[in-house]
Amino acid sequence: MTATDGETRNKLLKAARKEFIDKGYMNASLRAICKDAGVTTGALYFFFKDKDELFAEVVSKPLFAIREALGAHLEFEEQEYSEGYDEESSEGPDTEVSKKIVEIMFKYKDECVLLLTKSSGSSLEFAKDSFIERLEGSYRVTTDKIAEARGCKKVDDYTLHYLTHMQVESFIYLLTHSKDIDEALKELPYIIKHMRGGWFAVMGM
Amino acid sequence: MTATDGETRNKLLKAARKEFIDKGYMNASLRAICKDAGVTTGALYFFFKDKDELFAEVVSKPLFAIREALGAHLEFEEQEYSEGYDEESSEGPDTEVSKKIVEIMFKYKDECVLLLTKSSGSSLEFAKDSFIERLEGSYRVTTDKIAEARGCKKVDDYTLHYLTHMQVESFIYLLTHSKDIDEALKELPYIIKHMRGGWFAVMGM
Amino acid sequence: MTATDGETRNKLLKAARKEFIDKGYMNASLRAICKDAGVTTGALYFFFKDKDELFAEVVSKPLFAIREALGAHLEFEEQEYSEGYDEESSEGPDTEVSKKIVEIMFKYKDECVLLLTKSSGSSLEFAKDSFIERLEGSYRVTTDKIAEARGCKKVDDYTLHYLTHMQVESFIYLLTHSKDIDEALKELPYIIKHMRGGWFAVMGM
Amino acid sequence: MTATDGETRNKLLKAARKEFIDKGYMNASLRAICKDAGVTTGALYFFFKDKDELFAEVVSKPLFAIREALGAHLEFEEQEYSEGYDEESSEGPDTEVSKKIVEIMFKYKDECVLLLTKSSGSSLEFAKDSFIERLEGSYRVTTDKIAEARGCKKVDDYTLHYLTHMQVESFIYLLTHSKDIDEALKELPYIIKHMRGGWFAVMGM
DNA sequence: TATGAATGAGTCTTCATTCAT
DNA sequence: TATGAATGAAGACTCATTCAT
Repeated sequence: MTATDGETRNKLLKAARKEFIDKGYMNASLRAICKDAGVTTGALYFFFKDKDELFAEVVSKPLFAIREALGAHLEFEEQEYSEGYDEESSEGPDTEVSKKIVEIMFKYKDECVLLLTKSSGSSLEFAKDSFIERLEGSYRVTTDKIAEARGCKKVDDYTLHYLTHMQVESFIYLLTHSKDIDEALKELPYIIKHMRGGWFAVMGM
Repeated sequence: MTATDGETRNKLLKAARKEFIDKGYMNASLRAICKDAGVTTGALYFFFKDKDELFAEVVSKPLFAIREALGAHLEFEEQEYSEGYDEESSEGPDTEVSKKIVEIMFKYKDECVLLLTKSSGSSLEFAKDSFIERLEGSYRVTTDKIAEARGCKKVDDYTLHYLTHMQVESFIYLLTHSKDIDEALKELPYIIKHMRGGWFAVMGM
Repeated sequence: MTATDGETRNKLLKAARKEFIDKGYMNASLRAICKDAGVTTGALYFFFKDKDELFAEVVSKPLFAIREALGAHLEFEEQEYSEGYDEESSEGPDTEVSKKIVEIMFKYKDECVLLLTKSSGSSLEFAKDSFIERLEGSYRVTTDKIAEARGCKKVDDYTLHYLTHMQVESFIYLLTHSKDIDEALKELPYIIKHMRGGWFAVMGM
Repeated sequence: MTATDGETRNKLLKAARKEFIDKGYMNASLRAICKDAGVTTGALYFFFKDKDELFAEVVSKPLFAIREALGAHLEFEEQEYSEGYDEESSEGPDTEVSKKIVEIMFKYKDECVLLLTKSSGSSLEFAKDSFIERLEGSYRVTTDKIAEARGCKKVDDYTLHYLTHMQVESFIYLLTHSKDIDEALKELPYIIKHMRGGWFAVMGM
């Protein structure tokens, strides 16, 4: 009757994953999760403080991975653009970082979709916005450097936020519309080309 | 005591509008709506089949207006691009159409935000996707023509869908991030420039 | 199936009365109340906002009656003692007022016991304290006048609060320990005598 | 890692004390207690049969102390009043006993308040009543002797119970309304004076 | 000694919906 | 037209308690 290792917890987590991915945070039912896991409600509350914590646990790995990948992305960008930038290259090192992000997102595909598009109501509902915010800070630095180097005027705040938002949105698109990672990686270069084209247009280059 | 014309119905709609906009479709409470309208639940069900129909009614005007504007947009684009396209112009006639769309969206700002970002759970939760689909059909034609005229290769389906999606997303951004229509119209040219830059980049021009 | 007049509401109220009196506010179960009333949970919430409101409704009549009686009591005392006081009389007009209070309390005996001793957790848990507070204000005036008239020193705040508290406690005793109103009225004179003796002793008369 | 002596048990008791005093018997949560003690639920049930036993353990020392003090009180009173009584003295030997009781109660102040006012639901919820009962038996003897000595008629059962109840209630008042033992001891003489005044009035002296 | 896991019934409350009148 | 009443299932969450290890 008693689980040796984290059997019940895992069953719970697995059932929760399914339910959350199916219904989103708000419409997920803890009852349904417990029933699916073949466990009573009390058991759930032994392992998790509440619905929110259960959700956080389900998306924790991808959340952490994305944050880390984002950190790498930012670090790279800030340093790279300071050294000058070749706008023709479509196989540059930032493509590498983008690839890595895509790989991570697809490793935890469903969880990422959940976190980025169906987390409303949970304490992580602003995860996407926080990603945008982090990116924005970095882009501020980057674009200023480029503007200085090229002698064009700096990007204003509204535009910068818009560009960042769209950047993130394009990654989410890749995530939600590609049937698998291979397709995503195949399309990635076009997305990058598209975004770059947009940036350059706006920056007047 | 009895309403001559649609007084009760209107009170209901007004209250529903507020509640839906505040809470989104799913989290809106019919009870709260009735209470706010000073009317009993039964009355609501006399006028509306269910929650979904009430919601549809609330967003019907903007929904219709957007569809219409979209129709105009499409008609124009299909015809315009067939005549050749001056990529330098940022004040061309498609800017006119975009302006019109922005104006409509801001005329029913709250309803549009509701429809485009908080309709999940209702039968209109895919309204945004249907907009995208319609646009996509038109863009298929347009881009093919341009490609032919310029002698570059046609945009594949995946990319086309992506571009359309982003186009719509950028309008939603304008809607949700501008404090009023004046700001939106001020920023619109930059958004257009950005989108065009992206398109051209992808199309290899 | 549908009740013509307030039948269901009354059944609910009656069941609630029983359950609250039996178990006290906190340990009363709304489920049990509904079951006893032969009604679903939803019905209860149609008539009452929540557990607290249901409770308030159950004790509302006695609560109101006591407040009123207290008002009369106070009015009388403030006026009476201003005219001089005959400490020998045990059948004076304040005995009359006390009688009336006892009568009211016994008219709603169970509800009063509920309100005064088993309301913890509800918004009326401090009803008793508010009674004491009201009495205390009045006694402040009264005792000051007496002290002045007799030339003895005024009762300090701590003592006044204590005396008032005990006064109320003695009425609660009467309520909870008399098998019926007749016994209560029979014992009342002794209680009055006792309280008066205490007051005079403390005031040094 | 393993406690040599009653370390865990003590941690449990300490945490229980806090929780019970904070929330009262019924609203105290064993979970919260275990968590606060840094111990699992099972541990609690190793040391204590159930919630009730844990509670009893928490209040056992003051309960015992009060019983003992009460025993002394009774012994003294029964003997004292048999020798005659000087009603003028406010510094008599029964004042000494009262002082001792107050001292004990304040030594375990929180526990006493808990036992006397927040034990409802536990098997000790009638501890207060049992104190009253014991006192009453003694007072029966005492008052009969006094009545005989003075030639006034005996106190009837109802009145005796009432007087005893009030006596206890006055001690509880002292306990719950004095900020510390010094204030309590300062006020004690007035309380005694008040109670005596009441007794004499009722006994017709 | 104590843990960690699990039970299962219980808490109050909210929901969209129905229907006789 | 509208009301008032009622449904019944579901919501998240807490409880004291048990027991194999």
